[in-house]
Amino acid sequence: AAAMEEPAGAAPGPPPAEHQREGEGEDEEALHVAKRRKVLCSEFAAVTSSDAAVARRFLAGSDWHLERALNAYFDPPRDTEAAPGGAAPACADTGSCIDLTADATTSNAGVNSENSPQKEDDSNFSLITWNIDGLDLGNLKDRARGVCTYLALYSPDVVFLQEVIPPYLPLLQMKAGNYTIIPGSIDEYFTAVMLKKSRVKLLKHEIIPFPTTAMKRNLLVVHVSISGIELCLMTSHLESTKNHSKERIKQLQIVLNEMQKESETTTVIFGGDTNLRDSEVTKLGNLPDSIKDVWEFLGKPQHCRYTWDTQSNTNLNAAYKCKMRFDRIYFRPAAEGGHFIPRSMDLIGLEKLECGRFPSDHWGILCNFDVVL
Amino acid sequence: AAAMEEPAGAAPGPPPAEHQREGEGEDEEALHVAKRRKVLCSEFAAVTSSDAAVARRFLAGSDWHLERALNAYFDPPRDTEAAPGGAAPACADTGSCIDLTADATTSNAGVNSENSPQKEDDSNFSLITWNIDGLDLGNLKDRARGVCTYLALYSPDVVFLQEVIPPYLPLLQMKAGNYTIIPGSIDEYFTAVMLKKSRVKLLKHEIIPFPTTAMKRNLLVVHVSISGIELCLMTSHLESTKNHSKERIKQLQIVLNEMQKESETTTVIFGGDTNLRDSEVTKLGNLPDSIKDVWEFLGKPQHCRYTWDTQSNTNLNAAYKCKMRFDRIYFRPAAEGGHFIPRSMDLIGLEKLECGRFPSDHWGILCNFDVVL
DNA sequence: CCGTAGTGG
DNA sequence: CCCACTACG
Ligand SMILES: [Mg+2]
Ligand SMILES: [Mg+2]
Repeated sequence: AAAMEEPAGAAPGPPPAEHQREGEGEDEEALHVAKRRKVLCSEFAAVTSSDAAVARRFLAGSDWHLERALNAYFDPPRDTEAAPGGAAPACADTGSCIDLTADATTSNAGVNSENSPQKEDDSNFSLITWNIDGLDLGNLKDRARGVCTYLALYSPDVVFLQEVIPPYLPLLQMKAGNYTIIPGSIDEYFTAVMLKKSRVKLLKHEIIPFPTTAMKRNLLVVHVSISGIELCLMTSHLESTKNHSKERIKQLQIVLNEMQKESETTTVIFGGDTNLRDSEVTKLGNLPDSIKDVWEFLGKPQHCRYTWDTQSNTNLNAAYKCKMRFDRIYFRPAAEGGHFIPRSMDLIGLEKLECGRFPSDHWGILCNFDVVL
Repeated sequence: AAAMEEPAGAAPGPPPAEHQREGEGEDEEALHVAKRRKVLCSEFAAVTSSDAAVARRFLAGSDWHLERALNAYFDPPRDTEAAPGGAAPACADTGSCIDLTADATTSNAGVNSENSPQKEDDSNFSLITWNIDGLDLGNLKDRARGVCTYLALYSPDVVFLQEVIPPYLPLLQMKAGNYTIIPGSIDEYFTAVMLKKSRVKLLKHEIIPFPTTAMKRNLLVVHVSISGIELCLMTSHLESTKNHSKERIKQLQIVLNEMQKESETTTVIFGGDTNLRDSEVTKLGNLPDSIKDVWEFLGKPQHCRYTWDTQSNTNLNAAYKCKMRFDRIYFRPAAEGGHFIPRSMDLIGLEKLECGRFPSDHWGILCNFDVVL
């Protein structure tokens, strides 16, 4: 019943406006209902390409629940709950033949987000990285649709996903058909890079193994060009849990080495679920001078510090309270000077879905860069 | 059946002679039976203040089991196993009213160890530190008597114990009445310092809390004078297990700070179960210049490197194999120059008792210092 | 996917 | 009281 209503407590909704460098304080915590609704309207309008009046009508008719309003807008009314394509396959045991697309609404492929709050021009580059927790099969279809709603809302140029599972891919293809999807593997769970077809051109990609991973982790490297500028994109899901600190540090070292190995003429952007504790970065001798942690570069903005928070995010049903900055973005500027300069960072996925759960146990990170020629 | 017989495998018996600085090699592993028996005789004679003939008679009559021979010498023959003071209290549930003294043999209080292998004069200072594993109630009475036998055998000037439990104290008082006992606490399990009444004079003692311990650990500090020289003694049982590394390092820092805070005119000796891994000492920045790890100071003698060894010591019934140097002795010399200089270090408690178990899962450390005026 | 406790090897 | 694993809050 509390789904997608006015945010309560420490979990603010999608950022009403892009956060700039720190210094504006914590005022977002005190947003008034009216401003909040205006934001919801603009988000709705962005996804649906409708105007403010339509947005307000659907939202008001859905008790100002964004996801419910979007469903009402996109889903044709039906008589029953039966899926149009027949019953869903009944083989949930292995998880290998889960059909997340069953009972799907109309495809959002090609949805245009001209009215998105994102800047959408050659001077901006936007990136989302998100561990979407595909290993948790609970409400996964609903949660995946929630992820896709956020992708449509922000329409980032590039998306890094972690913990994708095979049945997630067709759903992404259906709901985010305007992206080229490059998975880092096909087994169990893996990362994926998504490139907005209209703007990002795939040049090549490679997979760097982590030789001693016990969790089948690797580094996915994708070379692209955007507005004629070459860019090297990397994502990974470094070895999980505190206990695997040593392996995780080894993997981080591989990532940093790979970032430094790239041609100096290319900007390199890594984003992913690093599972890092700051002490581990220290132990490795800190980041090399050429590589910056974008969150630190932006002045450690507190509103997007913790990307995993069992207090604000109830997906794990955790009786304990713990928050960590697991998800991080690193960038190594091209030597010739700033083609891409980090400008803002925000968390996404902060809204509970109608099913009562968040899209993932991790928040996503939305990061904007200035592109200067 | 194999109790206290000729030592087999990697667990040599009590050191036949004090080990000096490293360099004499591993020849003790190849001791012949005859030499071994001679050593047992001298040990027996030391504890019982008897001569070689008596020693040989009791030892031969006990299949050369030292503990059995000592029991035969000290225990008056009895008709039954019934305790002289009546049945032992029947309240084993809480562990709080265990009577370790029930069925005890005659008191060894005042046993004089003039013939001990230890040097016993003003130019020597001897110290034992030992985690006696009071938390393991299995055969605890037998094991505690075994500990007391070793104390009587070596008659050290000072003893540091860890994992003492309340019912252990009366047994110590009975079997080692020639020592003043200073416990570090009275609850659950704790450390204790024992001072040989005939030589060591207690000046004062204090207990330094570890503010964030989750295991009720603290630092017990005892100021004494010996042969007219002031000495500061410290013992502790630092936070256990690998997981509690961070807390353990904090505690070690407190110990080192306390050692350095003592008057420069005083020698400070710390001994205890540190649970340390070398990497943790490194992490803290290594020991300050003024404080030496006695084992390192003596040239890292391999025969007394590992004080906890699940292979040689079967008390834990461990299916795994692991050895660690948990028990350590630190000393900070008085600034005016060496009143006390570490001379030798040996392990004790290496013999299986008749009950088939060792006195503790830890070996004890016997350390001798030269006293120079 | 936190920290702690408990188990078995 | 090692490590790896599970269960629980
Ligand atoms: Mg996860
Ligand atoms: Mg112990």
